[in-house]
Amino acid sequence: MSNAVDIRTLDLVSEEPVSRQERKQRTRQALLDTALDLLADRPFATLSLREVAKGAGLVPTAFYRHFASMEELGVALVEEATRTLRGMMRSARTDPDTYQGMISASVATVHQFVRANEDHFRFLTRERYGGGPLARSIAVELRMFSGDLAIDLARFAPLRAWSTEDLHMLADLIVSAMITTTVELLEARPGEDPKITATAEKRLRLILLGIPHWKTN
Amino acid sequence: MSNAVDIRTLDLVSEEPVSRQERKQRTRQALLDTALDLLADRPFATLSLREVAKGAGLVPTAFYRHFASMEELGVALVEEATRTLRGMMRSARTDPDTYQGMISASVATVHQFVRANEDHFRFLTRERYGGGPLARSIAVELRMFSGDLAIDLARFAPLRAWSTEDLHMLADLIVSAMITTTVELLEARPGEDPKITATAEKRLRLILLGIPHWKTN
DNA sequence: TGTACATCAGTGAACGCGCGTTCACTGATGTAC
DNA sequence: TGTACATCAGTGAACGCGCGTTCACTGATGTAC
Repeated sequence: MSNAVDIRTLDLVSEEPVSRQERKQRTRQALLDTALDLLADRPFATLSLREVAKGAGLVPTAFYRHFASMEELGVALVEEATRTLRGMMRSARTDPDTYQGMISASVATVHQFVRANEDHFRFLTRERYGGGPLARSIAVELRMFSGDLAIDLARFAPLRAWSTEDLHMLADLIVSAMITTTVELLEARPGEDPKITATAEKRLRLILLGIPHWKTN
Repeated sequence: MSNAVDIRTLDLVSEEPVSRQERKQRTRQALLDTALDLLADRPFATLSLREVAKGAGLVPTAFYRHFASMEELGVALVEEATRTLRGMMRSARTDPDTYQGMISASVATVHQFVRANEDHFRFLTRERYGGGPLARSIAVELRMFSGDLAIDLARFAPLRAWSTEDLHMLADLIVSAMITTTVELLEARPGEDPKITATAEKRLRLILLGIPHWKTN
């Protein structure tokens, strides 16, 4: 976030009046953006308050005007990133009527959201298993995600007879496959996207192929 | 590793002669064990050389007699943990002849190995997405794991006609499901194991159900 | 077997550095009259 | 509209602490004769 300072400088120059409140909000966002930027290749636990403040163009002590601690900033980051995740969920809900339609639409949505919000998805997938309080709240969010998907799946005709438990199992499996795809996209070299999305579609197709043959009990 | 010092004290008292070489090896192992212990709830990047040395009953500078840096210790930990992983792979290879037999045997093997080596599996799943050089070497190991599985799968009659690419897709899907199970086991509260393994078996069963209906091309 | 020397795992003092946090402060923005 | 005071985001000095790393050392183990 080497441009955080520039943004604030521009503010001083700009014509429109900027309230103290708005300024504070922007500084807060600069802190969040800086942190997310630094997290590109390191776990959250290695970030220091001082480097985040510095990256946002602030003296260390000014950090406390916005967050009581780095952990509090971490919680704010989880909220920001999960907002993106929920946005993706909402987008993916435009219910097509065929399996194949649903599969390619879902994979396309994941692809689009991951590419447009790499920082958020990298943060989520990295901290999910990182231990600590962030991991726990991300896990809760993913479980909600999976639960919502289970509810959506229940509306499909071939799944009407399935038990809640089995629907959750299926939803978890799909979410796992999508997370694998997300990580593959984040680690991809340029140009590999088509191959990754094609594999992602195959994985989903294979999972869904088993559905008609599942023995409900 | 509060008992690392005790072990060394016992050595001094024990009857059998202990060579300098053997002593060094034990101290090295104490450093690895201490690190693994400290990693129970934190990422590797937050470990300090000083606390690992202290935990092993050593003065900080003695650390350098065994590893040139913390990163080198990390590499040794990856090697140790992946040795466990390969052991699991080998165990899981006792080829039963039915799908159901294969499924329950595989899940039982994973369950057994995870429970017997929680530290190793927690380390691997946590650092896999943690960024940095450890993540990369763990990723390589998992890809090897998945590749071996693809080769094993190719021997199954219903999969003989599958393309290499599709076999890899299937193997990745199975490995993903197993990793999900591993993480669930590591996060489980006491007594939840049967539920987790039952779900794991269902997931595998659903995946395999689709196989006969896959359109090879 | 006994002696003299070499090896080397572990010691302890010292270093400069970045850390989180405290505190009194500054000066622009906001508000009351 | 103009003045006097309040608010508060950001400053800068200072603190004690744990960090990685250096260096010269010690003394038990190992080796050569």
